[in-house]
Amino acid sequence: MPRGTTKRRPATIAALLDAAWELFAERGFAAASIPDICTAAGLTKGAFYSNFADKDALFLALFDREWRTRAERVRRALPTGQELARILDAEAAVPLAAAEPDRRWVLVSMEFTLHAVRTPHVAALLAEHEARGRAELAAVLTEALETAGRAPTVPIEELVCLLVALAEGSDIQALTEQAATGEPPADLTAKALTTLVRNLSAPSTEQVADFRSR
Amino acid sequence: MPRGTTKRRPATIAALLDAAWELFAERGFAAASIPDICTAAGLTKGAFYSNFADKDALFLALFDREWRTRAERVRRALPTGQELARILDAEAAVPLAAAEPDRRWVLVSMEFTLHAVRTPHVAALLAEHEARGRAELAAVLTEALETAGRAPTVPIEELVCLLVALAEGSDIQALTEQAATGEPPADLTAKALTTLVRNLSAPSTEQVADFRSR
DNA sequence: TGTACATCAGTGAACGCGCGTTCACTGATGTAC
DNA sequence: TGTACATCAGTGAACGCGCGTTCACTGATGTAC
Repeated sequence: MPRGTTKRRPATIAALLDAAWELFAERGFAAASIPDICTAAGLTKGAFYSNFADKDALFLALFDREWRTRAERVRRALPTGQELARILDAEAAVPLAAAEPDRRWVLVSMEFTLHAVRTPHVAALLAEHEARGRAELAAVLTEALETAGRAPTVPIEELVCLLVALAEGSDIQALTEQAATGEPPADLTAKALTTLVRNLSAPSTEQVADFRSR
Repeated sequence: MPRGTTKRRPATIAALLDAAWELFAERGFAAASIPDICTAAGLTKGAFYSNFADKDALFLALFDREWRTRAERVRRALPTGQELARILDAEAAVPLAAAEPDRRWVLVSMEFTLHAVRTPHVAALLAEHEARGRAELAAVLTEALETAGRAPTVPIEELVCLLVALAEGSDIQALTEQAATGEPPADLTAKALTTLVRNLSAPSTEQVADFRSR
């Protein structure tokens, strides 16, 4: 530890991230100015530059923090393999995904994704995060399928990619419709995810070639 | 027609839309400045303000033009009901979606969607466009299923929503991975779409209750 | 525990720059006869 | 078809504003004894 202090730093950084989280979601990354963020955080611009090189650095830090928070939350909310197996066995449409899409997260992560697609080294960072998340989901899913006496008919990684794609696509569809009509639409996502999993796996013994043919 | 002229207008507007199309995709909406766009179009800022109230109006006009162009293209590329029926009957993974995702379109339309979610009256406009597109897809799909002697086990509108969500989610996943690794990933989308359709429909006579149960 | 001192984190005034927007103008486009 | 005229579309200089960034400073935080 260096000579001086350290106590204020974490609080300052947290305040800036909180403010940015709100403003990025509400106005978008480019439209939220540094002065705006500092004012919202109750700090001056100097405080910002004392902690971040520029708005990009803030964005990366925010994404990292939110990803960690959410990964933890999702991890806790994720059905265990056993529960999932029951979902797959029964015809019940118990959610595979979290309930309603988190508006802020969808907006900010979508914007981050756009940023990543335009900035290769950020894309690498994002891909790394996502790979970790998918690996976790793959583990749960594999366990669930085994418990249910089934096996995927596509590589488990592919199945997970498809589930995530469907979930994300549905989330933003829901948000758009909500913005247009005022009220959220019926949620098809959970049912669709379950169906997709059930139909891209088969009883373990007789590995039916529905999908893999050709 | 008013007294004066009109001949230059369409060309000027087209030049501005072309330039904006390129810059919005490359840098994002907020990061592409009006001077940038005018310079790229080989025009002055006055020309811009003589044709559009502000950047938002440009964005709307661009979205409208691109949507029309693409809707037409998709319409032509869409398999007929007969072809689609063959795809569903066979195990072949012939694409239901267009080949590779159009990078520019994915970026711009995604950004437009974000803008829409934040701006209700724009969301209404977007929802209208999308509803028209989905209706068209629903018609083709219904015809295809009939030809194949099948019927959807969920309302056709829901099925179409899911297909679109999956396609969009996959597109941006592909773009992210491409940006991160340099090379495009194997395309699972087409196969997944086909599988989804096949599994959310059943032979017409015996309407199996896979999905609708409960 | 208390005091003197050193270092660090955040302040706030200052700056230059490029943005969005306006407007008097001019040359291109079209009309009348 | 040709000429005179009217209108319109795009020019380019000008403006004020707020952005991102810097930096001399000060008060808060921690250390030594």
